[in-house]
Amino acid sequence: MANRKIDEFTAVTKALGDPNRVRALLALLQKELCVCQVVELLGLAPSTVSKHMAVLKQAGLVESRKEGRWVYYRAAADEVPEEVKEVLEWVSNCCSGSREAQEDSRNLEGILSMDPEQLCQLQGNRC
Amino acid sequence: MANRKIDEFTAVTKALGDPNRVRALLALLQKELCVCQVVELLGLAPSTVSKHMAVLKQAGLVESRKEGRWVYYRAAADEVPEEVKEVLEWVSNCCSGSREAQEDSRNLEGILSMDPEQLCQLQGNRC
DNA sequence: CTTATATTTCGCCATATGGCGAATCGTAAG
DNA sequence: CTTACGATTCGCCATATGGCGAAATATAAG
Repeated sequence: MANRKIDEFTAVTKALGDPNRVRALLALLQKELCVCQVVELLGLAPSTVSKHMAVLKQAGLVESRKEGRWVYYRAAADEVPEEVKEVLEWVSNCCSGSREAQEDSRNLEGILSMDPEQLCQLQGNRC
Repeated sequence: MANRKIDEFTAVTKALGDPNRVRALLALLQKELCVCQVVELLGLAPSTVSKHMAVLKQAGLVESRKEGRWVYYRAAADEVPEEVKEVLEWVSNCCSGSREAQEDSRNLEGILSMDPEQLCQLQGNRC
């Protein structure tokens, strides 16, 4: 990210400026997740989560992969500028020890224990 | 900043989410400045700059020092958590090479060449 | 004590942001 | 082709944010 325009830098910091996006990112650093799983984790509407994912992706912090009807997101890792990796590490170092992040990690285990299809059913056809 | 609550983390990232605040911070990393000088650099109203300084200070990124009627701000440095220093270094590494930052640096030289008192006069008694 | 002045606070406005539900899109399955 | 469904886009609302000028604060100077 060195030598970038300030606006590009603030695109990243803005993306990291929302607690729910940080929570999502911390989860995505642990595991690749589909939107439904993030919805379950954050307790937000699918449309809201989708928007958050778009912001994180626009900032270059996450990547996505489409598989059938599902879209999987993960923290940026492949062929990514060194600076992005450093940012992700920074976020992780700063937040992964927090109470909220630890609780999210615990919830994430439960979410991962069922398959996405089953999960989406439980969400009352919200997505 | 390790193990902080996510809200404390986003206080920092939010503070870094505005281009004018980043520009101010980059200047403050180079030199301690009074509000009038930042006003001159950014071309914003004194009240606006004052608010920006408050946000940066709240986030722990800058410190201030009062000297008579003047308030001087500088990038946090003394007895500051290691993590804050790393953030400041990150901002500097990311942005100080940008065109905007370089232009600001050039303008800053001119601003520093006159004394603050003189500068405030030129600002048409706006502050 | 009064005046001048650097900064901050306050009140206001315009725009941005985060949230939701409804509608749309894209793809798998009947 | 039609249906089902996960994800996204759209339209809307409430709140947050960044901007300014005016008023208030605090301190130096007369």
